[in-house]
Amino acid sequence: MYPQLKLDNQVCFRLYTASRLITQAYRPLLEPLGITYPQYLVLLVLWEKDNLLVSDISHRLELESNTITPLLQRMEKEGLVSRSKGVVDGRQTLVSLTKKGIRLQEQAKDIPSCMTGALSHSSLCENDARTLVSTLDTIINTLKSND
Amino acid sequence: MYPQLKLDNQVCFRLYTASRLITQAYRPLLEPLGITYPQYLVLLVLWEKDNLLVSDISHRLELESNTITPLLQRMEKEGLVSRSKGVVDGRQTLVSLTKKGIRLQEQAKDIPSCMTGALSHSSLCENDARTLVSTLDTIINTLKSND
DNA sequence: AACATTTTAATCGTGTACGATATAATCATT
DNA sequence: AATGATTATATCGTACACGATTAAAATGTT
Repeated sequence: MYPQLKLDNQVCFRLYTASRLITQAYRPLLEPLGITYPQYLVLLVLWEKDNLLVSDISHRLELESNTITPLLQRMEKEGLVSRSKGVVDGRQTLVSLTKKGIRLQEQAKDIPSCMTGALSHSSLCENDARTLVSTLDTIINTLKSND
Repeated sequence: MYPQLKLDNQVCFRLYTASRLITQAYRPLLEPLGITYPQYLVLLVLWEKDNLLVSDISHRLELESNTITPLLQRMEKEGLVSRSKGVVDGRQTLVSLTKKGIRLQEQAKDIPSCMTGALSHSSLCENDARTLVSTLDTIINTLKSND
């Protein structure tokens, strides 16, 4: 038996599990808004800066268009965003928030503090969180540049 | 604009992205073995202890049967595991490694060091990794007990 | 201008995730 | 022993992820 193959020695498994459990924890918070976690991420991007190309959202979220396109189509069907062909470059698709999409921001503004609250019930202090963010950024940047 | 809704302030987005990028990084390592990352996790569990119930694997990986069952069915079709009805309790399904499944362990033994190597190209040192593991465990245990 | 090349999205197919539901087998009570 | 409650998996439907391919449009070259 190889010790390096023990599940408990796998950092990656923990990342995978933590990510899944957090997405699950978001569900009850996002359900009242009628959106999923990846859709929430798209809205975060658009709330920061509206009228973006699919490629802009793609770069920001590190997701390919084959993931984002159907996601945006569902959001369009829900009336959260509108999509229009680019005028400068006809291949591009411009994504814009609808009034409904903009209004959702109000309902979402307390979600981050709810999540922080849920996590700080544990002994996860401010300082641990900062270290975590910095370590994750290191990992993300390392793996991003591998393309 | 609410600062708490800025994407860059979201710990959760980083976890989500790091997890996805790591799974992507595993792909070229797992492809020669003909398995996916979740299938690799199931094998890690079975390599540690063979002949487990679906519920055992479920608890170990924090995944529900509705995720694991089809996963195991694909692995069975690939000849990596076999599934049989429990003798003591007919509701249970016993999952066992086939010879092919056992043999894969040999081919997999260098995968962890490959991943560690890829990550240590960044400035992620041994110490950061230990802190990361401990923080993730805190998060996981907090969210697990919320059920 | 005509055409090969590149770029940008969308489409397609497979494999997870996961809530909700169904099925089947055991257990607890009567 | 019969039946209602519980438990262990499996099934179903929806929504991602992502590699591979396609389609359309802009760009570069001759």
